[in-house]
Amino acid sequence: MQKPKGTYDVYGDLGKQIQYIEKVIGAMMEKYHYEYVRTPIFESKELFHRGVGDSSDIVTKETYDFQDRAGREMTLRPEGTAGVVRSFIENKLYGRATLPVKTWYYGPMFRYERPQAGRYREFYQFGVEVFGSNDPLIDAEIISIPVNIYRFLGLKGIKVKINSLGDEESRTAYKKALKEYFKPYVNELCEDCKVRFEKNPLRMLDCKVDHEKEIMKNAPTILSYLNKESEEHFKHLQDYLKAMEIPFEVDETIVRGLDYYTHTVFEVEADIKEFGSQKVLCGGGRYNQLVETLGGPSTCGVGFAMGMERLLSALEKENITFKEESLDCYLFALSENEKEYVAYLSNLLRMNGFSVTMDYNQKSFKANFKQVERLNPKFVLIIGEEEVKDKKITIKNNHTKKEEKIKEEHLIEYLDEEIEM
RNA sequence: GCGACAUUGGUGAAGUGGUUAACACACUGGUUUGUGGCACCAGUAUGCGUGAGUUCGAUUCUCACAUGUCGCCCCA
Repeated sequence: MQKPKGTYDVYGDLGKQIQYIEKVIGAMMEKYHYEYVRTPIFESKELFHRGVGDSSDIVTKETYDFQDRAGREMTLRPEGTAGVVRSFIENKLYGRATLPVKTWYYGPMFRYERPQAGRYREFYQFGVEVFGSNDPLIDAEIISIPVNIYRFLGLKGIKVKINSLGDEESRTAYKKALKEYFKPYVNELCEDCKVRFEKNPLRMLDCKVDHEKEIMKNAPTILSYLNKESEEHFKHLQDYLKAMEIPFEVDETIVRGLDYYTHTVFEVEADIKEFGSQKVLCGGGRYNQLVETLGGPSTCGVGFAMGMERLLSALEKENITFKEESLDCYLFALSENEKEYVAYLSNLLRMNGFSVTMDYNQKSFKANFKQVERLNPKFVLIIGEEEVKDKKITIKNNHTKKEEKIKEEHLIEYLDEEIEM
């Protein structure tokens, strides 16, 4: 038996690394005053088709679809936004007095893809979604979140790239211009782009195959088709980012693969050499039509998603590790006769806030000290016949190697003092 | 969906068409029955990804499949 292709198990140091990052994220979201939301890992297939978009690769060839026993069409979520939006609508959060509603989520997503560096079939994303404000200040705040998290974790070489797709009007005008421009050249484009030409011409711009061609370089650019309002939005966003001292660059090739984006789109890249196409650590943008598309009242939205696996490998590449080894006490009994007292003491210590583990298998004295070497506790408590009789415990400070006999009633006090020193 | 390379024990690995598949590390026990980290000795069974084929004989050669690693596409 083995794990399914493209999945991985978490244990050991990786587990510590992940738990630390999760803690940082949780604390950060508290500072930003976002609320935690959790939505189902599977939803109706239709939700993703309508939400993410029928023309996106994610929905057309990467979803895990299944029928439940009653024949309902279900899909394991390939991304987080659609579910959160559905929940926002279904629970009528748009009716709250305190708009905007600022939410965050964290959990596994599923895409049926060929695994490679920084990409798995089951992967974890942390993301945020904010509903009910069209102010670019929110866009700037959203961009600041991943930047601050990466900074806090100590990642260097972070690059923020932003672009604007404009509102409906701007985008329609631009699409039309694009189509007109490319029409005479359709046959020169790659197969994918021929499809994109029909379904979603914006995507042709970040095509890797045709990227170098002259026709691409001379294509009309989105920013020159923004109407006044969209242009203002984009300008204010940049002003806010500057005010927050977040460096960024405008990159017109960023159009994003999900169909629901409007106005602001952005990506945060790790500037790490041997990171190929997986260097994008985080991406997101504004989706002012999505709530309506999914059957809710017209409500603005903006958010991003961050891939945990890529963050982890970026941290690994920069040798940033978080290990909190903190075992306070290791206890062992010299014979079976003292084990009950060990049981009593371990419980006493744990209830007083110490982390405790012990020898469960009645190992030899030597084997116990070997274990001590590996676990590296602050204290070793050796319990033999005398200790039980006199209620005096032999405590060895594993760092100073100092050994003392301490009466049980002074045990906690003694340990506290020793730790202080 | 396309492409390249890989797969030997608990781990890192060497290696060969034919007798017991190196070596190292780790682990367990002992020398030392209440004080470890060193040293020495001993032990760690049924291990060459799976299935076919070629062959007198395959871990080694061929094919298929699986998985892994890494690209492309796409995305986080």
